[in-house]
Amino acid sequence: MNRVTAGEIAELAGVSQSTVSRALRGSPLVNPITRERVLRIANEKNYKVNTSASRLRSKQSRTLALLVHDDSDMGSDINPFFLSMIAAITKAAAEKNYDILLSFQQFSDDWIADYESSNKAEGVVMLGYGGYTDYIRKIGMLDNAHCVTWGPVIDGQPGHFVGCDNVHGGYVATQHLLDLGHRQIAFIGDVSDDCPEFQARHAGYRRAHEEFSVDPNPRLQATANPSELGGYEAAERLIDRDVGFTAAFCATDLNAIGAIRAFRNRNYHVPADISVVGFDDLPSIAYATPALTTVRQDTATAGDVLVETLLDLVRGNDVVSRLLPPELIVRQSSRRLRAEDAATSRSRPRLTDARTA
Amino acid sequence: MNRVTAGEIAELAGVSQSTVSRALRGSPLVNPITRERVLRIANEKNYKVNTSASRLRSKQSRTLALLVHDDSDMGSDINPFFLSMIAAITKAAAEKNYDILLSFQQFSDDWIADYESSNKAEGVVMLGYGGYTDYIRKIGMLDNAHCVTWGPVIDGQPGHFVGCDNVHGGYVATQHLLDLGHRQIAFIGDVSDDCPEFQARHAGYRRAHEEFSVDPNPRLQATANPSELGGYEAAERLIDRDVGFTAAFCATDLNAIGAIRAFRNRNYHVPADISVVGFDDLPSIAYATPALTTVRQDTATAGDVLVETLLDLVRGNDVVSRLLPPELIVRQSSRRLRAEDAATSRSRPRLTDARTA
DNA sequence: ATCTGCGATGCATACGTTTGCAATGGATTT
DNA sequence: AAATCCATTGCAAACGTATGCATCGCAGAT
Repeated sequence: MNRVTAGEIAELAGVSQSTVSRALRGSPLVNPITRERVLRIANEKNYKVNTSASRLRSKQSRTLALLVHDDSDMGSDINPFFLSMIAAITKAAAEKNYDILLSFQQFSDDWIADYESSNKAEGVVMLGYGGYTDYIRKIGMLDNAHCVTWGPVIDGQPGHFVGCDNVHGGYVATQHLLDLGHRQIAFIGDVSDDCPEFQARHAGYRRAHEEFSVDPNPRLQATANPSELGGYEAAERLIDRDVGFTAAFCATDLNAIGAIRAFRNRNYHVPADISVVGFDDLPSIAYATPALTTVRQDTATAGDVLVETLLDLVRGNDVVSRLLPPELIVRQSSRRLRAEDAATSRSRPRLTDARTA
Repeated sequence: MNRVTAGEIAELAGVSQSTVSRALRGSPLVNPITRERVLRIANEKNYKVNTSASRLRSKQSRTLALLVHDDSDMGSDINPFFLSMIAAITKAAAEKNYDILLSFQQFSDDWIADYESSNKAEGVVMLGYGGYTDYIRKIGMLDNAHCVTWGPVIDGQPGHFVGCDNVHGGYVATQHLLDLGHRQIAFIGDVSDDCPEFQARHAGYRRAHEEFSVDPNPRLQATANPSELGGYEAAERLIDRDVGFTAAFCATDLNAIGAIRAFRNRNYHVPADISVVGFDDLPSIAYATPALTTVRQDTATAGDVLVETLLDLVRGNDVVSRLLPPELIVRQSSRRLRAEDAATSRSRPRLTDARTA
């Protein structure tokens, strides 16, 4: 396609190829007038630096790899939250003149090393591996590799991570519900060791309770995998336990959507009977019915920080894992507890639907 | 990172660097026994071909660029359908040993040429430019460039396109509703010239009507931009027009979700009062309430065909634009028209909710 | 025994850039 | 006037691979 080389531009400009290279890269060594001429001619001839040659010589690829965990085998869809993250990371990289090499894969030990040693990329951002503790250990062993993972930040954990401050997120969500007068607040989400992120959100849930001197009822905790279906089933179990509750904090927006559907099926209205708070702020969640109160993870800054951190790592700087503060977004799915409900400490179906009468 | 070169492997194996190169690329020129030895040693030493050098010499990048239209400036979210497409394209490329370079950008005339002339990528897949007729013209002018766009396939249109057979999709969706006995079927979606894809879906809608010898009421067509909100507003307008209808075909799943919300607000139940069919089969749409009947675009084969077509183009083969057949997925949002509704030719709110009484 | 052919390998070059070093010339200093 | 310096430029050597061509040895043909 592009047959024109720096040498040809040099000839046209009456300088050496070295000068052309320097002019294009903005070296202070070249005279402004010369630079001007070179740039003009290069532009006229539609010259583009051959990146292969450039990379070979400079040993820099100006490229980052983005590895997105692919669990499509497991039937679960790719979380739509990821699209937002992928876009944010790509844009953040573009701002720093880095390209993004995208890959959907299962984690493999040498994938990261491969990408670096083949000079395809200078580093790797990993997405969607938050729940995989065993993989995290492997990552930790790759100290020499340049790799930053979006996921849970755990003290003393090897490797480099950037993640949402899930404890704080769980805290503000629960605090919000407590502020509204709720005292029986369910928690829907997986708190097993496999999911440190959700454990953290649950920790925030407990911290808020402590601060309000409320003992959370352990029977109000329902395990759910992060999907919509998981939320639906957990909510059903919760209702079946027949422990009263007036609010639910869900570890995921999808969980929340599922839970709301289950509540509605059992004739509990949200937020009239049960207040619900989610987590993630999925793109279209504001248009759900009712619009979901949730905890937003700001993907734009997340992308910035991930790229920034990775580039620091590449440059050989010291890097610390970082937590990003999430933000509570109050919408229509949470509301102040009504007096009568507070009195009975119990939410009951409001039989307002004729079909149930 | 990777200091070991083909030359060093050669030395260890007691052969020349040429032989190492040939052995690794599976050339028939090298003796199987030698190849074996070279491969073993290369593996031991964790040798990886330096792609920069390889690309420079061979003039092939084994990389495709994926340009996703970024309209985040316009406030609209990136369609979640795209995530599925991005994943599909990336996987399809990976199967053919191609890497994907991802970019979210506004369209720019020279972006494509840039990527090729800089040897960053051998071709470009474009996503999300379906609605941009003016850009399509520009693309057409880039005959020399290797570029395939996911979008509307229009007869005689310059450039190379792969898209869903929207006419057929609109047809099967509408046929399904007609089969169920519906005769007043609304169409929600943008039929302006800006959106050839939605025009095509509308054309399928009309063709189905013709086949059933039904005249579609033009007042049952409501323009909506592709978002959830667009569907909501269009549905409201539709109801306000006070023309009876018992079903709605929405140009987009998001439109459908919005429309269902609007219907529910006005106390029309889906599917009891109004059947709704969407388009796209978004990942989580099966879990909506009610589960949406929709037209699925199979992203996996779409990705395959896009990559296949682009690689054909790169190889210099003749390429034709291709249409992919969509598939009707029947779920809970569509149902057979009840006799009384058919009689009145009119859907009325069923006042089953006590609060509205 | 000489020749031909072929399978297997090595030699050497080119891909287009970046960059350390040397060179040039004019200006400033001593 | 000689010496020094600085700004600007050119020279030439890499970077690590792929590949056309030459080479070599051996088997089969004549």
